Amino acid sequence: MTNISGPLIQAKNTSKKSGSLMQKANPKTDNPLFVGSVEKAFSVLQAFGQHKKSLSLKEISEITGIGKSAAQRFCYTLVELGFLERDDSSRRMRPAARLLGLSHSYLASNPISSIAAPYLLQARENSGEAVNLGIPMDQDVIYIARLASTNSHIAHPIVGGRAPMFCTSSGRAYLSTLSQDEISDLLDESDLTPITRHTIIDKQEILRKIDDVLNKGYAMANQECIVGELTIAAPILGPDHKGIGSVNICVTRPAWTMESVEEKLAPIVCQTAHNITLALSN
Amino acid sequence: MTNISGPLIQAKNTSKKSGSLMQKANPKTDNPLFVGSVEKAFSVLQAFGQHKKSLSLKEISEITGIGKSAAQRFCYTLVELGFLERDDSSRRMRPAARLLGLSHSYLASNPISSIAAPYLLQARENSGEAVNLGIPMDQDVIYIARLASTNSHIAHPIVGGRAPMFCTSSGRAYLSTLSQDEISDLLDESDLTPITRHTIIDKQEILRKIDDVLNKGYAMANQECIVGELTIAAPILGPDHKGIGSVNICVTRPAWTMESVEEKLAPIVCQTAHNITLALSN
DNA sequence: GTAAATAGTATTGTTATTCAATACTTATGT
DNA sequence: ACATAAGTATTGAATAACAATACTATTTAC
Repeated sequence: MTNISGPLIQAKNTSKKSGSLMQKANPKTDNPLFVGSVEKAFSVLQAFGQHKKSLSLKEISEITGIGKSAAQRFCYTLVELGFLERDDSSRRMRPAARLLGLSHSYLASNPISSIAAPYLLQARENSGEAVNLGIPMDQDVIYIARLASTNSHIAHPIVGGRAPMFCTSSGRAYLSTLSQDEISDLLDESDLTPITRHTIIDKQEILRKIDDVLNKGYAMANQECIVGELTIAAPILGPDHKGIGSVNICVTRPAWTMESVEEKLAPIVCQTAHNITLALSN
Repeated sequence: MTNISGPLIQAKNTSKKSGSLMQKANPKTDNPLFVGSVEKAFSVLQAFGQHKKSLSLKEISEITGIGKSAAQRFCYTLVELGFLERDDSSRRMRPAARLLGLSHSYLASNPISSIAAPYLLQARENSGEAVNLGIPMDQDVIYIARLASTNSHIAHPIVGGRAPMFCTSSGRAYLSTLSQDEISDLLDESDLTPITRHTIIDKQEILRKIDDVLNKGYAMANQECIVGELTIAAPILGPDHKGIGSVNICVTRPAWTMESVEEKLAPIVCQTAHNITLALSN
């Protein structure tokens, strides 16, 4: 009876190369085909990712690193296009509902969430708990489908939420399908700042946990993102046997313990991930 | 036992003033603060809205009305930024998961969906059927929270989906809170093309149905968007008693009839919409 | 299997559009 | 009420975006 129904961590920049727009020689962005204005516009929209609330022009200018004039012009443009809303009294901007249309085009065009849906529903029914489908995105996992636990009457989890890979069961399940080098590189690029006092930040220990996944078939995390939250996850494999995402189930203490999670939920996540893997390969 | 769990109509351009980017004197876009490149970039992303599948460069160029070179540059840019994915073998573009981050910033910043969530869950529990929360967007309703019916084991509805206002219960529930002039104007700007053979397209008849909502407190639609789908909706009011959205419940024939919907579901939608209205005003 | 046609990619010179700076206006807080 | 800070409007300069076009690769037709 709690409102914790999944990893709700907001998309903190979990990459080391953080900060404002990098302006180093970049083969990608130096290409004359690259339109810099577009990058700036999106940097404005993404400024709202980390700082949930609304933002003032000045804050946007500071967060994005684009100047005051630029912030002004891009905010004006985005408001005109309907992707930002401006509160005329406070002059603060906030993301507008039109943004949902963009995510809709992803969800509608990409079969993974619709193919996975019935299996996720089944997993939720079998477990009664919150079930999530996540895919890798940089050093994070991004949740593309989320089901609240059947007895959560408080909140429903939000699609598009992100959590660091290194300290989530979802992330470690996915990582277990990569080569040692790939895992190591990703961890090196991750910001291993602890989120709770249970977050494991020692690279060797993380590697050991990831290695465990290969033996057991599932990954677990004990309150590493949210105090009181226990999660278990299994990887979904692509045609080349590399991970393309993972299924996880989240529960809370003290109703659950790591032992009961392992006993009751491991078979469900593994079966679900396996079913989705098969469904996707057809 | 069907997979129809809500209005899944894709965002057909329901405005009359359709077609490519308008290049008439427009006080909004003529403002020197307006950055045209941003508009073009979003027009590329939105091209995927109506045409679910992936798109080739040429198709994007044609749909958006921006030239071939421009399509090339904006696609390159969007791919680099990670908002589009390019299939190297087919050279076709499709929306990428990173777009979910944008919708997440909306959902996380706007309290409406989280405040409404518990009431929607309750409505779903009481009805067992699919429940949606929609808000107005141009001539459409956009669904910002969706719950599948408890016995839908097939699919889950996608947030961000749109459906025309004039022929949905959600839309007409919302419209009923506007002034006659506002309703009339919106209908005039709507593309009243029938979607099914049950779609009501006569303006007078639509106005009559909207007027009915004022008496009954709820709107209904009989297979106007999807054959076999019956829906009922009630408006959510803002502080000024103007609508800010609506709650609807969708069911399917032949398990349900218009009569049974009215009898069983009207009290639920009305109560839910009322509860959400109250919750938002606090 | 070859040719024709179509789609995608790279390059370039021109100029329109974005740009930062700054002046001006409105809000905020002491 | 004044001072400070934030937001808005304007402008001239020049960069970055632009469309056209040449080039390459891939599909389609025969």
